[in-house]
Amino acid sequence: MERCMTKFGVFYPKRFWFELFKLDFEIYYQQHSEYQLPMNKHQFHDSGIVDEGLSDETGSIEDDSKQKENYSDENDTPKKPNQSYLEIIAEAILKAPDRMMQLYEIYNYFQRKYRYFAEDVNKSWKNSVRHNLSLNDCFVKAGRGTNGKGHYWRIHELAEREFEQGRFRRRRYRQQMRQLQMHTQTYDTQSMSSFYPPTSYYMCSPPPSYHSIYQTPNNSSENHSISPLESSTTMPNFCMTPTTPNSYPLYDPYSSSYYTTSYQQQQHHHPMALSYASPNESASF
DNA sequence: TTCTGTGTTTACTTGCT
DNA sequence: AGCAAGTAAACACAGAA
Repeated sequence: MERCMTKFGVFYPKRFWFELFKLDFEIYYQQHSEYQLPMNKHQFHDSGIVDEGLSDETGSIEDDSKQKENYSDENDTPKKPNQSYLEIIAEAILKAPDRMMQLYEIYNYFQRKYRYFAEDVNKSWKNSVRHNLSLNDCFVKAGRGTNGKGHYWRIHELAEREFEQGRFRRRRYRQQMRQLQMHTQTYDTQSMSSFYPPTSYYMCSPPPSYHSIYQTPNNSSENHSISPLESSTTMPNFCMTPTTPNSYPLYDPYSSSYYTTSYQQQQHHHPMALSYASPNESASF
């Protein structure tokens, strides 16, 4: 008999999960009708997870034989996934049609993919997700969400390339720079060069479909003419991006100019102020 | 005003090299 | 020892109720 068991001993038919998640995705794609293609492309398993890329790994909702291997004890408590938070977040965002996701969508992805997260009652993992988004410079904000809560998150272009190649690394340039700034009064750009990526990396602009989908009502007048190609090849490393729906100042952690600007702005303040200056705040002139 | 979700940061622990 | 990753917690902010 096909069924799923939670750690509370409650049985749910697999069909329940299938319908639940299918509905979730259907609502999403109905709201974004241009993504009917991906909807058809990503076939749902009876397990209730999207076919493409959603591996039936630890704790995911899957067939009974596999489940037995993925439970750590006789209470059928899901094992913690082997994938790191960073990997799962990156995977989720890369699978999104526009390669952008809001926090709640990322949560949903975690819960869809791993039973461990779906059944974790204390929700501490959500804190970890937020922590990872904030801490890792590979995740950048891409404008306010349409529901008024939070931002869209996307992956930095440079990191995106690495992720696509299966290289997931944590980047904490911000913190490292801040620590260095706290401990050194003299600022020597040359000595910081090891923190900087090649200057040829730019912020990528949102995909062409971005405006039609995510444009917010109060910024409809902001119609920008920079094409994706143009922006991706000519935009400076650090800019008030004209390509996001509400001109959200894109923060480029990979850009040397970010740190230069940030430091120049902040060096007039008390050094302790650095520890609470977020990149975006620093970027807002 | 309060509540809730979100975002940022720090401190600490654990495991690996 | 140093680093990466995970966890916990505090705090601030924005929007909704």
